Formats: sequence, C-alpha cells, structure tokens
Amino acid sequence: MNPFVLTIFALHSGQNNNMKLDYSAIEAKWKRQWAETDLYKVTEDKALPKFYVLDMFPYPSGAGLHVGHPLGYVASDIYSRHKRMCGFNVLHPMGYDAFGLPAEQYALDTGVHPAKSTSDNITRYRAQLDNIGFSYDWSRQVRTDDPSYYRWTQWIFLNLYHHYYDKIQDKALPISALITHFETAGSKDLHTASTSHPEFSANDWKSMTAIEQSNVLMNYRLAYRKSGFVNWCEALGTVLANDEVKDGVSERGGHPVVQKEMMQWALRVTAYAERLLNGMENIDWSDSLKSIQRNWIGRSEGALINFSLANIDSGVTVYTTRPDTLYGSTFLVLAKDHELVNDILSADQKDSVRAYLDRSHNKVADTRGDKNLDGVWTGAYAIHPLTNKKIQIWLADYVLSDYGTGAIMAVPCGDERDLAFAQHHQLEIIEVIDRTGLENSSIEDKQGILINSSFLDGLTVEKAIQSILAYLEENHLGQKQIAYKLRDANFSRQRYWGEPFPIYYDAAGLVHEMPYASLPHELPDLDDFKPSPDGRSPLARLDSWARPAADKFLETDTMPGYAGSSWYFLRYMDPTNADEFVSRKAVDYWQDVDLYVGGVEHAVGHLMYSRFWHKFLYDLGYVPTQEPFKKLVNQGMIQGVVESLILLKERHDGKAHFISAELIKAKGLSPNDYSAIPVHIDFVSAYGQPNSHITEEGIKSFIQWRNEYAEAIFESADGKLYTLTNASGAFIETLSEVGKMSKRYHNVVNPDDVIARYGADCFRMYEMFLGPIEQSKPWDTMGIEGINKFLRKFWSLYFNEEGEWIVTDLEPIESSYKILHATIKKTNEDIERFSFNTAISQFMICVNELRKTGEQSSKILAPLVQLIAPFAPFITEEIWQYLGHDVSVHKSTFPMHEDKWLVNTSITYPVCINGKKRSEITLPVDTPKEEIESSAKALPEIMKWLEGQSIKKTIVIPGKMVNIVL
RNA sequence: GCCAGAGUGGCGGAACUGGUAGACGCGCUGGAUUCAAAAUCCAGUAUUCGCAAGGAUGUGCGGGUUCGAUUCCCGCCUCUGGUACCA
Repeated sequence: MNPFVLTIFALHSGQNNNMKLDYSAIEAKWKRQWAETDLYKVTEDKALPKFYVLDMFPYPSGAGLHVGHPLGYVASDIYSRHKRMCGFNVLHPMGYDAFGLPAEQYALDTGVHPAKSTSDNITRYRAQLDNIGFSYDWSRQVRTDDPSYYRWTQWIFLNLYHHYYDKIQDKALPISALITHFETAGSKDLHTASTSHPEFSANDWKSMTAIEQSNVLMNYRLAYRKSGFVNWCEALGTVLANDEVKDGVSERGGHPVVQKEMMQWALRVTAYAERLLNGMENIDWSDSLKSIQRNWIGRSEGALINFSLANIDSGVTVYTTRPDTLYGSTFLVLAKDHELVNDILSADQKDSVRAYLDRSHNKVADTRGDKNLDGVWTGAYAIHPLTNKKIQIWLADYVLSDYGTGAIMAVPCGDERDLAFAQHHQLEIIEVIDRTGLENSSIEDKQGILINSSFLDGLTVEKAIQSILAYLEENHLGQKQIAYKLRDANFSRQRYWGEPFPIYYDAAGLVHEMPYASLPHELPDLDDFKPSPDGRSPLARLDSWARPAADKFLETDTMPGYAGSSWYFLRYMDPTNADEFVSRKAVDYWQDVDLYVGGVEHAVGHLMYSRFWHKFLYDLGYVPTQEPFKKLVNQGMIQGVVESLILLKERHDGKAHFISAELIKAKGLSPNDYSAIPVHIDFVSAYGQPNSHITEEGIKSFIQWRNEYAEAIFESADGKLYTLTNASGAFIETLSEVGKMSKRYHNVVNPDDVIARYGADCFRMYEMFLGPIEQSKPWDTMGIEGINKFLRKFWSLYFNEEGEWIVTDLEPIESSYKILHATIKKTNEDIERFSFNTAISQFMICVNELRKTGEQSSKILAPLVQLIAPFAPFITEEIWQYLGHDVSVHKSTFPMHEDKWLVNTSITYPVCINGKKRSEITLPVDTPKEEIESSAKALPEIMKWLEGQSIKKTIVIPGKMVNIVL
C-alpha cells in the first residue's frame, strides 16, 4: 500500500469510518484539484494522434442554461474523455458567441451596456458549465466580442473584400490579378463570379474615374456592397433577417415589416455553391442535415433563352428548367425590379404599372403561404424565338429578381403558377405535353410526349430537352445553364453590438479599407443604444467616432452574428496568437474538427457560412482542409412538460373560472370554450405526472404571481368551488402537455438545481440515459431516481453501509470476468457510435450482477471505474484514488476486452416451429449441426408439435437458432 | 405542395449484419424489513382466452419477398423537422 492510500485510511478512520456517498463534497474536491493541476490542458503533442471534439459555442443569454442545453455538451464530453483514455490528444474547447441582438435589446430596455450584461452572463454560464464537470481546456476559451478575437474576423472580411472568384481555377484569387486583367483585356475572357456582367475594353477601364473603377470592382469582390431590398421594421428601427420575420411581422413584437432599399454589405457565397454542394459527399453528417443544405443550395439544371423585344432593339433572357415546353410559352413575366422595366413600358400602361409597383413595394415582406397572382401587363411585346409570334410581357410578384435572370417564359400548361396566373388574367394556354396514361401526375412532372411543338412532336420530355437545347445553342438563341436558389449573404446589420467593418468612405463616396495592420478596428463605447432615425445603426449618432475627419465617414453598420462564429473553431487551435488568426503549426497539427456536436437549428446559417469561409481560407492556403467538420452529430431537444390551468371563456358571476383539467372531457368542452393558462411548475404538485395538480398552496402562489386572478374561482373534478380565501383541500388538475422548455411556459429546469440534489454525475448520466442523443424527448423528473439508485449501487461495490472500504485483491470468480469484459466491449462500441443510453444500461446490468455475486476483487472493480469514468467523472475519480492511484482516472488507459472471456462453452438455442419460438435448448458450443437438429426434435415440447405432422424443412444456423417448418 | 426523418408496453426506450420483440430504467401491483414512514430489498408487470398447464394476437395500416421481417420491397396513414411563389 502506498503512503497516499495510508493517508486516506488514516483520515477515513479518524472520521469515524463514515465514507458515505457525498456528491457535493466529492465534486468540490475534484473540481478544485483538476483546476489546480490543469488536468484538461492540451498542447500540440506530435507523439500522439490528434482528435478535435467541438461543441457549438453558446450565445450567453440572460436566462442561463436549462437542462436541455448541456445535452450535446455531455455527449461530446463523454466522447472526448473516452478518446483521451484511448490515447488520443483531444482538443475539446469552449467559448462564447458573445455578439448578438438580445444583449443590445436588453441595453435598450435597461440601459445596461451590452459588454457588461454579456460578461455577467458569461460568468454565470461558466459557473453552470463548471458544475457539470466538463473536460474543457479553458485556457483556449474564445469570445467573439473580444477585440483580440474580432480583429481576425475583420481580417478575414478584408481578405474576402480583396478577393474575387475565378471560375476556371475554381478558387478565390486576389483582386490585383483582376485589375491586371482589366488593364490588358478589359472584360474579355473573364470567367468570374459576379453580380452583373458588364462589357468593357482595357481602354474603357483605363479611362474610368476612381469611383467608376471602384464600382466595377465591387461587382466581383467576395465581400461587396450592393443595393438591395431588405426586411425593414419601422417600429424596431432596424433591418431584420428572414428568420426574424414571421407572417409578415417581426417575430419579436409583431410589428409590420416592409421592403426597403438599402446599401448593404454582402458575401458572395454563391460563388462557392457548387463546392458547398459537392463537399458534402465525403463528410459524415446525417442525411437529413445534408438534404437541408442541398435544398438550401437548390441546384437546378436548365437553360437561358433569349427573347428579342418587338418595338425596341433589345432583348430579355429568361431562365427555365423546361426548355422543352418553349412552344407552350404564351407570355413572359419579369420581376418588378428587372432592369428593363422602365425601358419597355408603353405610354398607355404607365399608370397601371406605376399603381402595381406601388402596391407591390408596400406589401409586407414574407407573406408566407399566400399565393399571389398580382401582376400587370407592361404594354410591351417580346418575339417568340421559334414561332416569331408577339407575346405579352408582364410584371408579377411571383417572379423574383434575384433568381435565374429575374425573368421567365410563362408556360401555363406546364407550371402551376403560370397556369393560375394565365387563368386569372385570361391569357392564352397552349398544351404542349400529351399526358395520356399519366392522369395521376401533376402538370409539372417531367413525363409525357411533346405535341403542338413542331420538330419536338412525338419526343419524350427527356429527349425533347436535349433536342431543344442543341437547337438553341446552334442558333444562338440560348444555352444550358445551372441555377442555384442560394443567395449571396447579407452581411450588414444596422446594430451596435457586433463587429465594426474596417471600412470608411470619403467625401465622394469612394470605399476605402483600413490596412490590416490597423486592426482591430474597435467598437466604440456608447451609452444610448437607440437606432439612428434614418435606419442606420446607433453608431451613426456617434459623430466623434463615425466622422473622424471632414472627409472620412466610417462604416456604421456592424457584422451579423454568423461572422464571429464562422471561424471560431480555428481560433481554438491557437487562441492567443497576436500575429496570425491561427498559426500554420497549430492548424497543421489539429487540421479540422473530427466531431462537431450541436443543434440542428444551425443547419443552414452557421454551418453553411462556416463551410464557405473555410473553403475561402483553404483557397488562400491558410487551412489544410476543404471541409471544417468531418463528422457532425445533431443533438435533439430536451422538452419540458407545460402545465396549464384551464380557464373557461365564460365567467362565473363575473369572475374568472378555472376548472380541473379532468372536467374538460366530463363537460364535453371544445378548445373554443377555454384557454390554457401556463402555470409556473414550482406551484404544481406531481409535476410531469398524470395527476399533476395544484393544491391550496399552489392556488395561493399562483394568485400571488398572477394578481389579475385574485378573485378567481377554482372548480375541482367533483364540482366543489374554491377561492383564494377558501382553498383548503383544493385539488385542481392541471393540463400536462409536452412542449418546449422555455421561460415563456415557466417550465425551465435548471441543471444547478438537479445537481444540487443528485450530483453532477447523476445529472450527466441521466441526460444520456433519456434516449438516443439525436432524438427530442421530454425531461422526466421522476426518471432520474433510476440513475441515482444505480450510482449508489455502484458505490456500494466499494464501500459497505458503514462506509468501510471493502475492495480486496482476491481472485474474482469467472462470471465476474465475463460480465466485465462484455461490458468493456459494449462500452467501447457504444461510445464510438454515440449510443450512450445503451452503454449505461450495460453498466446497470453489470453492477446488478456484481452485487448479486458479491464480487469484491479490484481486478474487476478497478476496470469498472475506468469504464464509467467518462460518464461520471467525479465519483469515479474519488473511487480511483481509494484504489490507490495517485494519477487521475481520466489519465488512465481505457480497458480493452479480452475475447477469451466472451467465448461461451454452451449456447441456448431457440427452437421454433414455423418461425415461432416453442422451446429452447442449451447445447455445447461445438455441437455439430446434425446433433443440434436431432436434440431439438427430441424436446418433449417440440415432439408434441411434430406429432402427426410431416416436416417440410429444418433450418439450423449453428450458434443462432433452429427452425422447423411444417 | 416539395424534401428529409420517425411511428415498438402506462412512459423513456432496447433489439448493431433478417434469427428468442419489449433489454435497461421509470411507473404500477404484491411481499419482506419497520411501531410507522422514508429508504432498501425480493417478486410480478405487452394484450387477450384460461383456475392452471397452455394457447392466440402483437412493433402505425394494407400487401409482398423469406424457413423466419421491428429490420428488406411496394402502396397508404400519422407525427416531427426543413422549405416555401426558386421558373
């Protein structure tokens, strides 16, 4: 026995032999010890293989963490600890996505500076995270609002600004190369991603003014300025992202949102569309996530078709995925802001077009679901390229300016919207597809035979598309084209609490970038966070900052939330580097993220932009991989039970009337007769159980909380009426529904409370035991007792009821080896496939069995501690120390199973008649096939079935089962 | 509408390559212990017929493949998530 253990025993006996399981003492002890010894600190150790496990870093909101948030963190922590014990050098960091709207809104409401509230929230988050016992290397923490961090966010932005996308080399190249091209060849032979495609010669370029040149270059930069329509909310005084708008009103506050034209910074993510699509082939993400990204990119193959105009010498190009239906095209439709609109409107249609445009622009944004048939004829005609017939050109809401060419050829017979529009405005419809025999298919299906289409008649759709494409290209009427739904990302926010752009403008409006060396361009202090009245950010009101000189105007927009989060995983590799965003040495060692765990709500935003930035950094040679996240696991949500009181719409003697939830059925009420008022779960008895209810205490607390119900009447299931002053004996059932865990429903369960009662180990294991990590499931307050019991049983293998250490060095019995090694095997497999709930089941089976046999040998009990260590890091560390180790269990080597303990000498075969199990038989493992068959047939239960029957066939799978077919 | 995923006891879930459906836990029932309770321990717990032995049914519904299907195939229903005038 080493001196260390002696000390423990001395202490132990000195404390009157009382080593009872005391979670909080054990946790406090090891939290301190781990911090003091920097147990989880990692460095680039070339002797060990690396493994990078990343959690999506949280936005530190004022509400703190609830039990749903750490679900993914616990899973990734178990995985990290396991990998570490398996000999990997594991990078497992954590940080904060610290810029964001809520802090600024909070500042507007309370005057508390976002920097202060954010820091306060971070302090709280950190305490909550520490409580749970995570193995983060906190020395690598990043927060996006730290100037030493956002300096590099700005640096990447400037790089995007200084690069364009070359479609031939399929990568980003410096703008200087583009300028050289312009100087020698103008726009000739240019293959770049750009907003528009102007044509100019080298001489044209040279004769442009600085402003003109700057504008031309903007058209190619990967970070660029453009004028576009944004969701403008007058009441909030700001621009909203699409997901902040619901049903045409702001999600927060429900204020009207309209389209407003504004100069905005944008990122040319569309340049990377094809690579973002193809890059998913070799990464291990869920099918659903990949399909969400695929849909978002929305690649389609089609054709550009040129139509000339009837009266003016110009043309319009449309994009279609169905060039085969060209003969069915009876009119064209342009987006309302198509560049040709002003050129083509005829004098007599001017007024109705103006009226339409006014109508359209004032429409609230994002009117989901409403199919809108509004539109107007421009008075102009185009010439059909094949029939030379004049067809009308319309404007309509349903054609979008930023998809395809912003113009379509309408084919009413082959497109639902064109058909609806044609019917509504009484436009011609020509059938060009014969769908005989395809009555159940929609008109948009690519099936049928071409008719009324000249040389295409008789061809299938597929053949017709090839044929018409060849014809169009031959006659210079059009060409193949690939289109994407993906849009360039709006990168401007008219907000204070974000990264400032390292950009300023001169008196002439020319854009200037700040030099790299001047970064960080720091966010100034502010004490009033109201937006500037013209819709610009609060920074615009800070003249001393925004206008440092008479002819120098700083950009007052700030960057959106996804700026800082698009590259934070790289900064963890080298968090304090003052010279580079990440050193080559660090990124060459850590490479990329091996496992990324986070919520599916970031499926498009964060994950798309991170991949885009990463590919860009790859193009510039700063990172060695094309994809940042090799494997990604989405954790589900932990839901809460929403408890509500049933309030009848009809009042009782003019007073609010609540009834027991049981009475809904009894009284035959429909949802129109009552409303469910969420009750704070602290007031509810038997919370989350079928008989959840409020009692006298609950009624008092409820009324204290919601004073407007002071006079209310509460009716119990047996018809008795209770009031605040007469509530004795009340039992009012509440309505229990599974829903979001949210402040709004007053059903938030704080991990701190759970940990205070059951300990961090129990909390961690219970979160994992609830079910598969990807699934959403409700938090069940009762279920945690099962894990609590398990941990006590586990502990009791090592300490008896008197708290005495009972582990011996004696040789264990054979069955203990068997169950141990079965558990080792299953644990390794289950952790690797992220099946933590089944690993925990196996621990329970193992502990139950060892208790039954009274196993006390350290040869079994020591490896068991290691198996459970990733799940329950505190209690296992304590026991490990008692086992005589002076190095942490988390630094030990994870056990590997030995096959010799897993081979069975006998096998129990199920014996089936016609596939249904009727009996079973235990035979030695090496029993020959014939003998298995004859032994099975000799079983009395089986003979009974065989009596008077003839056997058609007998299937014997050695080691598996026997099936007799009658 | 379109795309993706999922439907298994009272509940959370297990069954990994087609081979004993319901592991493990919660809850519930009964028992032991206790003056009593809590805690703990033991037994039972898919449905149904039956006193029992023992049957029958059973993984959303309807078909199919197979000696054998929760697992594979076809059609449908329901739920969850994504998306929404994308030509």
